[in-house]
Amino acid sequence: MGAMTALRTARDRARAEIRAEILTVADRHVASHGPVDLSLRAVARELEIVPSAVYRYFDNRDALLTALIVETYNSLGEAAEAAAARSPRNDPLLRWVTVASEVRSWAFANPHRYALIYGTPVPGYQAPPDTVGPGTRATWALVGIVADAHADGRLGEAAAEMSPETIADIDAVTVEALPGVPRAALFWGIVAWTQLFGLVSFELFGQTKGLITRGDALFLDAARNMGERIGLRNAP
Amino acid sequence: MGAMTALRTARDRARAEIRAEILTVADRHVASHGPVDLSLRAVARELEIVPSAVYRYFDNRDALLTALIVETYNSLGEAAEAAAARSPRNDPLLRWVTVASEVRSWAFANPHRYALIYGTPVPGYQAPPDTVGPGTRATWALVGIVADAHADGRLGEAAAEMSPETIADIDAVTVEALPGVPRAALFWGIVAWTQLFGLVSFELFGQTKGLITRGDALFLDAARNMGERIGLRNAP
DNA sequence: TGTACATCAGTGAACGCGCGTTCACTGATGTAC
DNA sequence: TGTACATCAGTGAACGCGCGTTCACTGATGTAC
Repeated sequence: MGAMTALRTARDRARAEIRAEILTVADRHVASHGPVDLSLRAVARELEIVPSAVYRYFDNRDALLTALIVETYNSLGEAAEAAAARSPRNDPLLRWVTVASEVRSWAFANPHRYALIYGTPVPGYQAPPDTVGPGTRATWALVGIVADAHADGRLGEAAAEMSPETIADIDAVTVEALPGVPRAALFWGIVAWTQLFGLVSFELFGQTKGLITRGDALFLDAARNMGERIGLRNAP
Repeated sequence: MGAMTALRTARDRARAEIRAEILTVADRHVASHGPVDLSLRAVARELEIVPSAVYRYFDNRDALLTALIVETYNSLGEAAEAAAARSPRNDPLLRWVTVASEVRSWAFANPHRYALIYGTPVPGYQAPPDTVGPGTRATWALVGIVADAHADGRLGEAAAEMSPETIADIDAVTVEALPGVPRAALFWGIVAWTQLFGLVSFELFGQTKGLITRGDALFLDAARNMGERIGLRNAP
C-alpha cells in the first residue's frame, strides 16, 4: 500500500524491465544489421514473444526507432562528455583532439549506430522533437571546450572572413549560449565540427578507400590543425 | 551484311534504348523515394513490363543499383567538371568556391541521388570496382583546381602539422598524380573536401536544424576560408 | 532471294518470404470498499 | 481481511501487402547457306 519510490507495483517494475529488454534487443539488431532492416517481428522472435505484444510497449515501429535514436545519441553524448571531463582543462587543444577522437572511436566501434544518427535518415521516418536535446550532446561537448578555453583566457586569436548571414547565425548562438566567445572561434568551431563528422562518415561509408590508408592519423592531424584555427592552444 | 557503326541491328538498338529507359525510371524512383525503396517490380510496373523482363537487362537488383550509382557519380562529376571549366583559371580561389558550390547545388537539387552515393551504403549492397572511377570525378575536379593553381604559380604558402603516417598517404598521391604540389596544400585540400561534403550531408540529413538558418552563406564562407588555407589566392 | 535454324525479348504463373498492424480473447495483477 | 470489479500484459490468428527471383513458354528478329 504505502507509496513506493519510483516503480510502484510489480507490474510497473516488470513493464519497465521488459521495455528495456526490447530496446536492448532492438539496439543490438540495429548495431548488427542497420536501422533499415530493424523488424518488430524479429525483435519479438528473439524475446520469445508474440509480435503484437510489442505494441503494449511501443505504439509502432517508428516509436521504437525514436527510442533507439535517443538512446544512441545519449550513448555517444556520454562518451564525448566523459572524454571532455577526464582531459585536463588547461590544455584546450589536447582536449579538443581527445574528444574528437572519442567520437571517432565510438563511431568505429558502433558503425550501424553511427549510421542510425548521422547517416541517411530512414525513409518515411520523421524525427520527433524529443531527439533534439540528446542529439546535440556530442556537439556541445566540443563547443564546451571552446567556451571553457575562452573562460580560462586560453583562447587565442582566430581570423575568418564571414558573410553577414553567417555572422547573424553565429551571433544567435553566441549571444544566448556563449557570451563573449569571438565569432571567428565559433565559425571555425562549426567548420571543424562538420569536417570531423564528415571525415568519419567518409571513412565509415567507404569514400576514402584507395586514398587514405591511415584514417586514424589523418583524423588526429585534421582535428589538431582545425583546433588551432579555432584558437585553441597547447598547454605552455 | 555491311557492318553498321555502333548499334548494329534493330534488336541491338531496341535493347540499348530499353536499358536506358529502365535506368531512367529507376533513377527517378531513387530520386523521389530513396535507394532503399527501389523496387524492380515498381520499375517494371511503370514501364508496363512484366517484372521478370527486367532480368534481360540486369542480372539482379544490385546490378541495377550499381548502374544507377555509376550514372549518379557521373552526373555530379560532370556538373563539377563543367563548373571548373567555365570559371576563370587565373582566380583559383573563386574557382574553388564555384566548384564547391556546384556540388552543394547539385546535392540540394538531387537529395536522394546524393544519398545514394554519399549516404549510408544500402544494406547488403557491395559496390563493385566499376564505381570507383566515376566516384572520384567530383573530387578530382576539386583537386584539379589545386593542381592548376600550382602549375600556374598561383598557389601560395600553406602550413600544416602532419604526422608521418599522413605524410606518407599524401606523398603517395602527390608523387603519382600531382608532382610538385606541396604537402600542406593537399592536406588542407583533403580536409576541405571532407568539410564541404560533411556540411552538405549535415544540412541534407537535418543535423544543422535550429543552428544554421543560412546554410548557403555558411557553405560559401567555409569554402572560401578553407580554400585560403590550401593556399589558393584571389586574382590580383 | 528463299529457307531452316538459332537467338533472344518479353510473358505469365508461381515460389517462398517477411513485414506492420488489428482484434477479440485469457488470465494474471492491482484497486476500492 | 475478503470480495467484486477494473486494468492490462501477452496470445493466437488473421489481414493485406510487396518483394526478388525462377522457369517453361511464345513469337518475333537475326543469321547462315
